[in-house]
Amino acid sequence: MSRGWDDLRADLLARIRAREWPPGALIPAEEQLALAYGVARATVNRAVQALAEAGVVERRKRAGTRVATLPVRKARLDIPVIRREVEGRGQTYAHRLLTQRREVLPAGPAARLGLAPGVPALRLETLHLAEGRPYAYELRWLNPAQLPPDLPDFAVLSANEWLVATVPFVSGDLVFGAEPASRAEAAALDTDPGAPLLVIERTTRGLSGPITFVRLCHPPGHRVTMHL
Amino acid sequence: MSRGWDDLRADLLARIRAREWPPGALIPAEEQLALAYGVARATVNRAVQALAEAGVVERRKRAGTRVATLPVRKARLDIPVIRREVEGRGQTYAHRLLTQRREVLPAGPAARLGLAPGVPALRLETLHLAEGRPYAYELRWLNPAQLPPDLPDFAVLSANEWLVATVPFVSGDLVFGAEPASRAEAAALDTDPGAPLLVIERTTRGLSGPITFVRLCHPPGHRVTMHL
DNA sequence: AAGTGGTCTAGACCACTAC
DNA sequence: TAGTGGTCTAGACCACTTA
Repeated sequence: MSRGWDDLRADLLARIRAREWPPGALIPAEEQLALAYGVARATVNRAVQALAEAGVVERRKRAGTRVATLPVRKARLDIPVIRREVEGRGQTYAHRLLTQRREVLPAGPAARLGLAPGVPALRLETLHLAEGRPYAYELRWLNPAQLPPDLPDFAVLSANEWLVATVPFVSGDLVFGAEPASRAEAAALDTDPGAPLLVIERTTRGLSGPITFVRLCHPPGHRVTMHL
Repeated sequence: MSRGWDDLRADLLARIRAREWPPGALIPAEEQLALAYGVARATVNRAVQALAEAGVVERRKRAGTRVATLPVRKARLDIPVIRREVEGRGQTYAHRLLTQRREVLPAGPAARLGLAPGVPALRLETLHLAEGRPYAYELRWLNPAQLPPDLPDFAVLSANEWLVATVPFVSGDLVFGAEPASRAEAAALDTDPGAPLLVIERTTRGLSGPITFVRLCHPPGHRVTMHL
């Protein structure tokens, strides 16, 4: 019948979809399922845990496992380094370091990083190109306190790539938004001021403090795809 | 304190971050780690599998487990029903069914659904409100072939909510983009034509065919947050 | 050909919590 | 307090893939 926990997961999912156990109902305990399917309980556990992680089912000790009433769909987004992102589309990648300078941290990025406005920071402006055309305009703030003393030449190795290979990160968050292109952004992305840009802001934190805040602006028409 | 495989995972992660095994390097085989930590191999397997799922490590049979050279960060987005999304912000939710009619499927949605343009479809326009103010403007196409014969009153129960509770879905995808508000969208969202909207398009498929295609437009300033 | 990860088993102990 | 899920163990077999 089944040759592994994933088959069992699929079978249980099918029975849930078929309303054999309607939303909110209890499904049999692991031991009973193990008996019914003729497998070990650990195998059932893996299958049901996978369903729980997918949001199909909710588990609580002693209370058992219930079919989720309003299933929360979970989408996963893979965030490769931008070079990989572009190359993955079969396009040639290039980047251009527009500006690099030390500057005091403005209020906005400071808030996102959890730092005080006015502390020294490294500010980088980078343009990412796909097939020679603007792919993303990046404004990045780096927290020098969390970086190694000797920095590379960001004109050669993009900050993006250097960071993931050098600085341990622990947590972070990602914010999607739509904003009108500023004059500078429009110029960099070869579009018109006010044009709708997909803006992705990312904050990254390490064990001992915030590392970097990035704001990526993508030109009109850019899309980010996730799978459910 | 010690909760088993997750502590082992954290410890291995720390050693990877500390460059004990630099990017691209092989980490010890499961059996050796099991010996070194004094646990069963299955426990090591769970820990390392978790690291692999997080993109920290790449596993291949016979080749062993290597520290990822360019770690692909994975972010997860929880997509609740819109009512929950709004209520989760502590705001009151309401929705207004603007239009509902049967119409032939235009080319765009048809392509996204994998259906032929011109087949009959159900078209719904809905406005979602938070605290009485526009939260999202929804344009939805439903594939009647995949729906139960008797439909509810979408003015009462939003299509969103009815679908997740009624029609089994299997897979789908999610696309983020930024687009200028059309005149209709601007009017619905109480903003100006051309204003940058965060657009989220979702396609949902069942076992035997595509179910629905939704286009959600959020007013300027709207943000979607994910955690890494 | 051999070593690796992927998975299963049968049994066990524990933490949690609804009853 | 009893039943549930969470986890661990020691051993085993297998598929895969690289050397």
